[in-house]
Amino acid sequence: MNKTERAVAVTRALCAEYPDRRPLLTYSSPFELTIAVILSAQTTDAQVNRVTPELFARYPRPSDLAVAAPPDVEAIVHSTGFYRTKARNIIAAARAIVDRFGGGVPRAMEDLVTIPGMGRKSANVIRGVVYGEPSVVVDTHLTRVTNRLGFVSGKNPVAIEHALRAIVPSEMQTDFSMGVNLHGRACCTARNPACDRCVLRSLCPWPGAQPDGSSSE
DNA sequence: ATCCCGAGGG
DNA sequence: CCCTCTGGAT
Repeated sequence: MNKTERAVAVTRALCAEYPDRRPLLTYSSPFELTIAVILSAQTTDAQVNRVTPELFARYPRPSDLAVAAPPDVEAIVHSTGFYRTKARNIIAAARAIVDRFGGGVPRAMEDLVTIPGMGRKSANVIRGVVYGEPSVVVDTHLTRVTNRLGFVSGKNPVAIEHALRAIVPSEMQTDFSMGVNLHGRACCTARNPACDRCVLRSLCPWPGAQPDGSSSE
């Protein structure tokens, strides 16, 4: 099996293993999703979902959030962590959407990345979820899991994204990313990975996954 | 007590 | 490249 065949098999196995995975969050507009993605850094979806109803009730449109008072926004997003940074970022993001992108969320990576609080990872989520484009979302989980699977080596996010775009068929890239992310949390953890009950075991060259099971990174 | 589903800045 | 920003999860 070459890498592409293995990636296809991995994607299928992970889709079966995590059938209830969802493209994250159910927000009605690109604006809301953009703000939710910015808030998602270093927190759980549950925390984000807890604060967004109030946030969007009070600031329904980008032009509303753009002129919000930072302390008010801080109070709402408090439980998501990094709350001062995030409050400042989402207000500035709303302003950028209004001032520079005509009130809409841009599609191009180089534009998305200029929005405050939007790094490459979040931008790829937007491109996948809002615009339905093949999306390789590189985060710490995907980096670790794809290294172990032998699809990539190293931690450079841009290099990983490009390598995976060449390996994973484009129509599978979004499922691949979501599945790998979930698997990195649930099974292929940084410490004490559960190779003994891993559905990818037969597809994985990493030592811990082998029958003789030598461990460590 | 320790780790962490990122991003920005020095 | 390394540090910081925070609260929640484990």
